[in-house]
Amino acid sequence: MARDLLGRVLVYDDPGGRRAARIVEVEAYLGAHDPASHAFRGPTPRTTVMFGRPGVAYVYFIYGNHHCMNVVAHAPGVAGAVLLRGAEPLVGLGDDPAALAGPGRLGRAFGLTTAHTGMDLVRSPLLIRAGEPVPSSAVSRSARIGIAVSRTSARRWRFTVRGSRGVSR
DNA sequence: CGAATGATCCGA
DNA sequence: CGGATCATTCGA
Repeated sequence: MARDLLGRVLVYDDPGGRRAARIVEVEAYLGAHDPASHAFRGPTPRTTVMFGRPGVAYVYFIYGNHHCMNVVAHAPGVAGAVLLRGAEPLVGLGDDPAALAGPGRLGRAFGLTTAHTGMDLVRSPLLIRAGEPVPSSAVSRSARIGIAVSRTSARRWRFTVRGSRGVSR
């Protein structure tokens, strides 16, 4: 579940050193029943990864500028992924949470590209670790941002850590 | 093959 | 509020 990624730690070890950040904002995207999802119209070369094994990265390039990272996560037989939208810097990322507030900024800060798509987030230089769990009282739930469709009140699939400066605006 | 568009960000 | 900027996708 998307909400459970809050508080977990995204770590990336590469030749430049280690970078790590605490995840504070996520959004869930499904497949065939979610018009806002890249997987809505079935698998394509870009999105087949969303139909595959959970726990791997799906990084997409958008608006000619931005790389955004998802964690593939879904029940058997259906597509799904969780978009990482905001984080707080922990290691190697400076000390300004605004630099990680927003999926494009997060991707930029970690140096992510589409080449990271398919990486196993349990065993690879790019991974997600357990972190301090975020209590329900600190989690805020709302409608997803930046999408033109599927903005129904039944789909409030954006989860944020209340009060964190790593949350996008 | 051409055209439209997007899970965004920045600057004015 | 509009422009940047291009990979991906869809229609012809």
